[in-house]
Amino acid sequence: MEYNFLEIEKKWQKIWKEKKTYEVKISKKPKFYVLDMFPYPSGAGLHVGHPLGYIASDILSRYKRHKGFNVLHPQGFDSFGLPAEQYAIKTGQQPKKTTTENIQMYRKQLDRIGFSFDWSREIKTSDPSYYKWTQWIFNLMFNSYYCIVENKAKNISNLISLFESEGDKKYRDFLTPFGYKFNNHQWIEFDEKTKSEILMNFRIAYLTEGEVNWCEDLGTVLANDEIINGVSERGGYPVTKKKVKHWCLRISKYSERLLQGLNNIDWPEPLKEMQRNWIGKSKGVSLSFNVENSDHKIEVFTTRPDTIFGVSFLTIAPEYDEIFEISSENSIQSIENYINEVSKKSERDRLSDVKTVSGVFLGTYAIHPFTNERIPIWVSDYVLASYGTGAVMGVPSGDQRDFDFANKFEIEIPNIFEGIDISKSAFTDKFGFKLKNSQFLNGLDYNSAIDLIIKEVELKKIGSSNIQYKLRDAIFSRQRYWGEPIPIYYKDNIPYNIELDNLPLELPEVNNFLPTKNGDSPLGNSSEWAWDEVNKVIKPNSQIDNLSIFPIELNTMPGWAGSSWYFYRYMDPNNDSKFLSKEKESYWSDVDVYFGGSEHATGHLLYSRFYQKFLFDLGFLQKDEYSKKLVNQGMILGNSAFIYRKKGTSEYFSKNLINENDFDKIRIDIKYVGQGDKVNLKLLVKEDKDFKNATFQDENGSFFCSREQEKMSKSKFNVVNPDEICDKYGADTLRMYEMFLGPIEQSKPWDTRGISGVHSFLRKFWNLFFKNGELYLVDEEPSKKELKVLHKTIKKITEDIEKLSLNTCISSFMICINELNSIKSNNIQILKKLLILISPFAPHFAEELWNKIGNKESIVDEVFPEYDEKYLVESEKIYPVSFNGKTRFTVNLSLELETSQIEKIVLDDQRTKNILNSVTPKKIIIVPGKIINIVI
RNA sequence: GCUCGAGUGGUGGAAUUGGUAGACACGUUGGACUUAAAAUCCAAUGAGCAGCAAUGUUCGUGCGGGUUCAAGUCCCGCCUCGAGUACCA
Repeated sequence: MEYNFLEIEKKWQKIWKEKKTYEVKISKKPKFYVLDMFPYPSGAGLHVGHPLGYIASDILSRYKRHKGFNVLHPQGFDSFGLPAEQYAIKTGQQPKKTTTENIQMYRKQLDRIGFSFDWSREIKTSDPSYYKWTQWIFNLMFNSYYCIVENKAKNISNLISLFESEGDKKYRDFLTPFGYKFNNHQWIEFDEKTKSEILMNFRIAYLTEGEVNWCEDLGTVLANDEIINGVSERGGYPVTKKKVKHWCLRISKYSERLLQGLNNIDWPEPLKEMQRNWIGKSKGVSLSFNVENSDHKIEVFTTRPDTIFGVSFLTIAPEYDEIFEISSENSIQSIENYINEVSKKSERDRLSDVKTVSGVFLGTYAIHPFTNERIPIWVSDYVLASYGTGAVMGVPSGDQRDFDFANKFEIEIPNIFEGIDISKSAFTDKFGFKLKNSQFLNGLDYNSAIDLIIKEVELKKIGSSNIQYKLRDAIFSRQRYWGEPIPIYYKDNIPYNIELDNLPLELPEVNNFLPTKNGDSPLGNSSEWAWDEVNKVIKPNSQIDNLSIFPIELNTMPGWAGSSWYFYRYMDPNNDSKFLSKEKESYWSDVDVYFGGSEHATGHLLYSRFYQKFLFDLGFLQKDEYSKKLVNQGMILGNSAFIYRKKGTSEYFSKNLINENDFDKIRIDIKYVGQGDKVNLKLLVKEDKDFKNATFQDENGSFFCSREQEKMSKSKFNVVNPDEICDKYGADTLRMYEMFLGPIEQSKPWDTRGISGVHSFLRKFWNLFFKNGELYLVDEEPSKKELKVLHKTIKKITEDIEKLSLNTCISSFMICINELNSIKSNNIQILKKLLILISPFAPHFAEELWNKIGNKESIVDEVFPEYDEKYLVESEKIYPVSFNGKTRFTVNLSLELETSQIEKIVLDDQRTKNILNSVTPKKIIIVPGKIINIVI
């Protein structure tokens, strides 16, 4: 009987589908929820890197099922958003069409690998029945505010009644900067528009106008985490600042809770660290400086109030609100010019230009609160409007940026550090100094100075301790077509919700869905995008009458809107009246293990925690973190090929031999690279435009290329399609091989050479069952040796799966089969249990043999074997005998021997005598069951 | 610059958390089967030195120190690579 994997895999995939083997329901059993980050269907299809995490999660799911858990292991598609839309644009088709096709392709590829996904729970974020609830959550956010008393989100009606009964009392400090002040009577008198404007400052989802990250090539605004190194994460296009009216989510109110929550979840430490850095908490003091001859005050934030006597200037951000009010007449023109210049710079220019110091003097002075000295006020783009108060106190002796700034503009650099040289650079350490020139702080170190100055500042009422976070509110508007419409319409420019009963607000079909350079949303191309407030239906734009028919919001939601809560919908995917029933939530939540890449650390994984906490606050969810444990699978790296062309010539080399700058590095499509990495340039000439006009001197027409490991990607010509592997070796081999490559969380290069080892292991295992093409098994009491092999393997596999050390599982299987092979074991009692053990790894293989040995039912619900310690007990140990820590020989001894007996045996051993050469050992260390060490 | 992670044979990687470093696999070499090749099976395989040989012996987990009977594992100081972040006051 041959191991015909192609036939077997097809057969079992069909049976699983027909028998709904992997569909699950609420039951009496304990639940276990294994979640994968769902893919976005991009059009390039799957490569062998994608399934890595899915295979690991599938093994865990199947294992937990054998262990008696009711396992929820769902899958779906993140089908709204930029990747899906960019693909549609590139191929000139409607996103709806390409998305559907791409999902089908993904599904087909996934199905071939034999995952135990419950596809009856499949969700697609672009499906109206799903995004109905994404829109509903937006509405909740629109209708909520963050209550500073209870420290949680609450329905905004609570705030409204508060204003109605006592005015702005509780929120006065918060509202003053916006220029509002009212008592309860005034509130009631306010018109709709004013009320709306005031409430907008509180809503969790709010409309605002301000500087945003604008990406012209993508035609949309981007959130901070969607920008990497000053360019867009998708496509790498430049990003600039632009003033745009947009929706934001007030995630910043959750900074502290998002930070604290990290302590309660078992997520990888590096990932938590990334989130902590992103949230960026810092403790400091807010201080206000009076502006000379003016009522204005400038509030600065500093983490080093101890250096207050080193202040020699103040700097404000170019976007500072009151900038012109606090400038002198004569400076206004130059300040305007400066602001203009700065806003023209792209994000990338700003980043690459950190060294250049620029700024303009406002022509006015602030008064130092302790010395009453006049301090010049400057504007500079090294101060960020969005962090702290948008103004800093310049302490050139204690901060390198302030130092550079003072140097450039010849501002005084007072030294406040006793005995420290600050002629070359600032002194930024928090230890190793005593203050001088600092009045009452003189002679103090950092800690005592901080304590004293905070006391003084609070006494003088010029400031208070303060905590700042880097985390900004998340920009929620996208000027793109392929996303959830925002369920808002505008009546007199006041935004109103389209309520749950009328959701989903379906994405209209438009002929031209392309993004525009100027930021007009493609939804503006729809001729039917107006809301009939009375009849609650969509109407043609031509009927907008501003009485009952109003324009609908044109922006759509970002890609992460749908992915921030999808793991809940799997629990109750077809519920049309609720996003999730209480019953199903309390059974299935939360996620026991979540598999996904660490690249989502500051995007999806932070937003989803925010959504969780928000929905928790409103009582829709019972936990405030959704996933106990997260596993970051590493990337599988592709093997890219390069050759180098000497600049301006047609000379090609396999390496850049002389100077990197003299060569163009040219990526070669891996398909055209033959054995031994020999490049067939003749083929390349045909296929690659880089080579079209090249002439080659090489007489063979071939070159060797260089190789590099990098992320697998279609654009790098280094992808390997899992289908190829399935064709050649089968899905079970692919599954086991991907696990065998190394630890799940590590990045590792894809190398097909090793795959034959795994494949021949499966064949060896298979062959244990057969002789001359017939089943050939004995059913009798297994030998001691067989039992030992079996139980050793059960123990190792169980422990390693629990640890998610899946690579070592594969090794143990190999060892086990090698041992059974060497003792020619064909005992069905042993092999039967091994089939269950291996079924999470190679499910088709296990099902087939399970069936062949006479079982009618699927193997998936068989109880996972338990090991029995009694078969593992050793009576002897081969002790290593070492001298001064170096092993010289081994001796086989009974484990029952006393230490003194062991010592005697070892010392009497001729080999010991030879080595000791009649020297008396200083000490003999015997660790029973482990080691013998003789110290000479 | 700051934060985090990692450096083990020709390669991917093991090592019960301080106890025989290199499991398992790939690759390579030799052999068996075959007219031949593929497939399969068997053996060897960290490096060096000595020996016909069994074997003996030295060096070996990025580098330099330290703790310990014993260090890939713990401590101190460096180096290299990778990831994240970037004027955050």
